[in-house]
Amino acid sequence: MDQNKIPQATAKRLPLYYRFLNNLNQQGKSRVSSKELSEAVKVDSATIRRDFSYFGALGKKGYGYNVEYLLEFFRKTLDQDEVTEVALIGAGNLGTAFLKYNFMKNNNIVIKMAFDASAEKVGEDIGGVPIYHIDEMEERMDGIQVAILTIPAGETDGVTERLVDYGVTGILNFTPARITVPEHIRVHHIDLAVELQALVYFLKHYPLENE
Amino acid sequence: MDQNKIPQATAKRLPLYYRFLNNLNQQGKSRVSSKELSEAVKVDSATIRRDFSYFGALGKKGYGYNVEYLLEFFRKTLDQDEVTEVALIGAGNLGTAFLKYNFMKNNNIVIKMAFDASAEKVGEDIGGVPIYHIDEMEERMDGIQVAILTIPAGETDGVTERLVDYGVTGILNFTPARITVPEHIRVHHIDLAVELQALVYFLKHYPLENE
DNA sequence: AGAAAGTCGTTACCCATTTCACAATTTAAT
DNA sequence: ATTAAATTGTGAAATGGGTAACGACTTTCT
Repeated sequence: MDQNKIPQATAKRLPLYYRFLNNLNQQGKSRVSSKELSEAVKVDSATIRRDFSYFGALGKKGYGYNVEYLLEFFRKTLDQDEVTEVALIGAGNLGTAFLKYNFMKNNNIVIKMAFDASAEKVGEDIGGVPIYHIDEMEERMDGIQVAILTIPAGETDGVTERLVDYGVTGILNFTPARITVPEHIRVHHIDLAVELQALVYFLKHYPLENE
Repeated sequence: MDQNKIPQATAKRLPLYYRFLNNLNQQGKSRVSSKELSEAVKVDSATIRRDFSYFGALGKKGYGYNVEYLLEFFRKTLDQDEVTEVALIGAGNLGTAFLKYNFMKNNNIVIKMAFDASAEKVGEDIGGVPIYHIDEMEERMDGIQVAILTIPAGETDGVTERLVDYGVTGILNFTPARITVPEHIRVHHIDLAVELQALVYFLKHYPLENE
């Protein structure tokens, strides 16, 4: 709310930095330079310094950055003290992959519940997350603001409409459908087919460059 | 090879356009305007016209675009007549989601084989794709240039090195690790935790805007 | 036929992001 | 104590992408 000047491109890299700093810390490293960081996360070192500088002068000239200090700073900045609860809609293979991933450790996010239309799955418990029938979605959501959409393409529009009516503020959409939502709801699309085809296209047309 | 001036941002949208045009065609629509297209794929109509214009004047003023013509044109441009074969490494939940997805219909890409380290999975057949043991990777790959990496984080570096030595030219990396490869190999990263955390971060810090 | 409406392709501008390059500062070495 | 090496933070320039607006042309309407 108060860091409104941070570029979106920077914000997208923060989780990456955070995770890597965590690794360093666990390895016992107490100091790191933008150059080292750059090699590890594959982001230009000037970009890293610029990214950090939006938060103030976090480093020391001639020295680099103190890992622990940086971690502590980002932990606060990324609102890591407050756990974010999300719901997963669609417990197929892709959904199950999410359920088994532990977002708590580095991201302080937890998938609180999942919904599915298949009677076999309802009642199950994958990765410690209970699965309810999708008909119970609205009554069970109980204040959750974010949904991960991993359902078949055909059901997308109907479910989206229900999520909007219910009142989510963010949707991570893994279906190929481009969903329509009111302006105040944020949607991020991740389209596996598009990602794969884009890679193939780049290989054929830009054979030697890097992204 | 010859379309080297096409911006990467445009190239990433092409698969999206292509898929939607296919839908239109199947619905029997023979004509479409950039405005209609815009509403369906959620891309500004001026951007669409600009994107198309990189390939020449494909439309007609006052009329719009001929769906069939556009499809035929993109089919050639996206090299859709030549099937691209890819290999999938890691047949866990995420990998299985890929195996069950049919990339042939819209993308002319086929997952030819999968590899996994688990003895139970080897010999199985998911979505018509055979699963081999990962030790047989190099001997089985047989000319395949593109790999989808859906293995646990810990195994990433070792497998990547083997893929590089074998000679892939492109990797779609779903592991959280940022892999190191020679410059001539293209890697696209899709990091589920980063995507989720970025969405959450945006919701908290940029509550009303759109991406 | 003539007028009105629709739509493209493109020019000109805008904005966000990346990167270069260097002064300032600190650390490390001799 | 001096010098050399390392490294940040940032001003300025470069890159890349998006969009408003409009002339030109086509279609549709009356």
